[in-house]
Amino acid sequence: MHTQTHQARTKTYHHGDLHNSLILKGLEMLNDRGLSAISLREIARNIGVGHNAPYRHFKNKQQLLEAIASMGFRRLKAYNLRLELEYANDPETQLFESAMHLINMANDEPNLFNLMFGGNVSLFDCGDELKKESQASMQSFIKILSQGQKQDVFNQDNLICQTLATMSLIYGFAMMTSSGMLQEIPKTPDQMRGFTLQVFDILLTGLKKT
Amino acid sequence: MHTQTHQARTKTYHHGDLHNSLILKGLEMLNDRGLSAISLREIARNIGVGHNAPYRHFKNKQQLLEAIASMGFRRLKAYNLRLELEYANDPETQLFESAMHLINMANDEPNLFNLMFGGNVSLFDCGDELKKESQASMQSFIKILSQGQKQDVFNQDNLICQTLATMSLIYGFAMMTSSGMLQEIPKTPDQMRGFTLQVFDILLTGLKKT
DNA sequence: ACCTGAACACCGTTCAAGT
DNA sequence: ACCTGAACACCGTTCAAGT
Repeated sequence: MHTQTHQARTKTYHHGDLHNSLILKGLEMLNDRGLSAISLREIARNIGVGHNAPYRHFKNKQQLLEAIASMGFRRLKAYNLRLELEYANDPETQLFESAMHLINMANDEPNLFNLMFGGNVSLFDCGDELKKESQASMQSFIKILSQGQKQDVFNQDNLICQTLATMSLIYGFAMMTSSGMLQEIPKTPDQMRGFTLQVFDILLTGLKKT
Repeated sequence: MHTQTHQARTKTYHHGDLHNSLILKGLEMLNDRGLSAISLREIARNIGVGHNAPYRHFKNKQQLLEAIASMGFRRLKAYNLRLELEYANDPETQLFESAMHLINMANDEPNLFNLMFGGNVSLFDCGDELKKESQASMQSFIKILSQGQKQDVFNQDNLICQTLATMSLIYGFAMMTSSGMLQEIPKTPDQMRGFTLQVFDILLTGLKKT
């Protein structure tokens, strides 16, 4: 009953940190080859464990996918937290940079983006972890818009409706730019940014006009 | 070499209209059980043909999914065409009713909606049919907004940006209401409609203000 | 606890063959 | 042309067993 600090994090019996390895390798393979091309067995093979070792850490494949999606949401939250510090008292910039980040993610890691927002994991019927993380991303938008209302940057209309309009536009735009629905889409990051700014302006006008 | 009008549409050798049966049964099973739960073999079994009869009509499973998605886009187009006739010279109503229809679809047939917009078929790398249909839905929005600009219902800003903002908000909102991302979402159709109207107002303000 | 190998009931896809 | 059955190389998941 030593309080043996499990410092031998390298490898115990066989792996040591299989839980996280599965998530990371799963994400890597998801990004490389797409959702329909990855299998639990191949992830295990790539890590070098037996094909059912994963079942010690996840009840089934769906739960591993949920854990990958959760990580995606946690990353978004971490970035938004940085924005909150960097652009305190500037809700407009927070909103725009948060949008840019999501759009970049949708284009850099489209398969992760689609896993999170494309209905492949049901946010409705999923584990508590994923539920919490996906709700948190909505809270961060409510927070920004609420601050904007207090500072009179935005008008005083219904906060929830403003939040929904904002998130809808951002998520929808991210989806469209990454899905191939747009034939002629700006390619360079600078073009994309300028383009997003124009689209965003339409929303901001709606959020501001009294 | 009679011009035998294939009126014996019931069953020829074995089925007669396997192509469409596959699409319809595939959609039915997609709606009932979700993308990850359907298989080509089971669709064939449900129709009553051998497990590889589908390969006479589709190169692989992905192509059947594309055909189902195409049908979804064709339906949207047909509905938008009706709106164009019913609400001619009222681009605002056309836009809103088109949005309502997509939102209803996302909630009534979430699996079809996700197939079309959730990255499970790549609109970027797909057959010409699906490419054409998905592009057409963008054209219909451009048309409505262009008409609105001519009638001075909307302002004269960049048409493409207005289109993107509009589609982004509509698709994003549809996605959010159907994905379970919103905890407390209006349940009855009337509540949903009122809610959408408020969100839509923010966009319309942005499209109108000069 | 954590991992393994064998086993089960499925897949998608291909191929040679039947009408 | 359109369909079938057998075959191949995979899956996800479960279970009894090993350290």
